[in-house]
Amino acid sequence: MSVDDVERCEVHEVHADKVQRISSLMPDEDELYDLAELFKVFGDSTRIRILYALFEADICVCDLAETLGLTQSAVSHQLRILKQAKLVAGRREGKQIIYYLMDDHVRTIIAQGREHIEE
Amino acid sequence: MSVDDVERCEVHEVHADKVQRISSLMPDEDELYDLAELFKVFGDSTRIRILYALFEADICVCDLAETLGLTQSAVSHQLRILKQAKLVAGRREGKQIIYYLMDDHVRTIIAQGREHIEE
DNA sequence: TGAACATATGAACAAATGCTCATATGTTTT
DNA sequence: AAAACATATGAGCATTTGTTCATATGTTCA
Repeated sequence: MSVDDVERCEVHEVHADKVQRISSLMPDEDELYDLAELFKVFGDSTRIRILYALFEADICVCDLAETLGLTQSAVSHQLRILKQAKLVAGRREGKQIIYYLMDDHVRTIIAQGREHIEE
Repeated sequence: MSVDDVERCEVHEVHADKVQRISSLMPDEDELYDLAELFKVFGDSTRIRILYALFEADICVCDLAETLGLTQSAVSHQLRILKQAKLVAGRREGKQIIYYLMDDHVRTIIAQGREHIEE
């Protein structure tokens, strides 16, 4: 990389080589969008609390509502979002639907987030 | 746990033992909030793209704008959010400010998210 | 079958979010 | 010092998001 490149940064002829290399390494637009959608799901403290609860036990909607001090409706709406993201799933047991974590990426992701914060 | 507990789920006397155990294991309200705030930062495809770019190289604002096809202003606003979350930082080099990743939790978190999606 | 219970969902509304435009701050060069 | 360049930031606006309220769906029990 020449000295000129380092010093100059204009709107139309930027560090063209760098820009192009990075562009070529970018994942598909779709994948980036899906990733952002996934993290959006983690980006709400109600949903984080639901996930934490599910770390400890499988649990029905109304126990979740009681535990978190929320409306049944609010919990149900959030569970829907968590389900769509394939982070949780529910199995019916009689009248109730028991929710549970679908996989352990959830734990890893939250653990990493927690590590990042404690710095 | 008695059979009664399993079958009954009323709003005021739920599976009290379970509810209380889980409540007692919940992290502080503050920590949950901070975690959600952190993931909110990952929950936008523009910011994800910025992070991906920074995986490849330290880079100035206007190259980022060029790479991602965005306004300088838009990029700057997003960098501000990434900085506040301590995911990126910038060092001045002459007129430019070169941004870089602050730590590798970012890579791990995104890698885990990517794994979750590819299922 | 009808009543009671458990969960899901649509509409509505307030709050949060991301972008644009205009402009401010800070650095280098002449 | 003035002009040019690079980045930051505030205000405004359209869109998204989370909750509540009302109601629908689905299951069990008498």
